[in-house]
Amino acid sequence: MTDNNPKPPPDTPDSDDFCNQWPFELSEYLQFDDNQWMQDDIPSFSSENVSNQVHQASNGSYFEGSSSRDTGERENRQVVRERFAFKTISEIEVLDDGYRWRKYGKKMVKNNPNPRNYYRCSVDGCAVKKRVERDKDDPRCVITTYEGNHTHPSSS
DNA sequence: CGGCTTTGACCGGCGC
DNA sequence: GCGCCGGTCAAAGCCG
Repeated sequence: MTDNNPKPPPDTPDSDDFCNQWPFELSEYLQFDDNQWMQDDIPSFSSENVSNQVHQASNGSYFEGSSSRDTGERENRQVVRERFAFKTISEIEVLDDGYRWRKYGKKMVKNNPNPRNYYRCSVDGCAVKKRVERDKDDPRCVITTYEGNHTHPSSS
């Protein structure tokens, strides 16, 4: 971190900054409603019309506080997890965003002929998780879902 | 040699 | 109570 290393991850909810740092083309932003993304709500959603127009991705921050049970939890760790989902046009799923990711699982979800890959930050102490999945309607698009925020400088 | 990838199996939660 | 689904971990193998 010899300088203000550009952190593309959702560490900064600033859409302007985020878009500026993101070296990829965001085709559409996904809004997760409880557990589903309302991409159908996007009227201008056209596979062919998706130019290099960058939309602001939706980021949700919620407090994950574990209620102190009778077990005697001396500390209720309130972890602020940030969820970040967006669709990107890329032939490669593993987009090098400056961090190292270690694949820890692959699963084939229904409603999607493509498998879903689970990545995790290789840095110890960083509990950031990443979920990569191909769009079933647009195999050329990749849906990337970030969960958590890095607590360490980019390795790149 | 170290680190990472891969596949399968396991587990928990939820729904019916 | 059972089935389904998603998510995670582990061991082995491979590559650089």
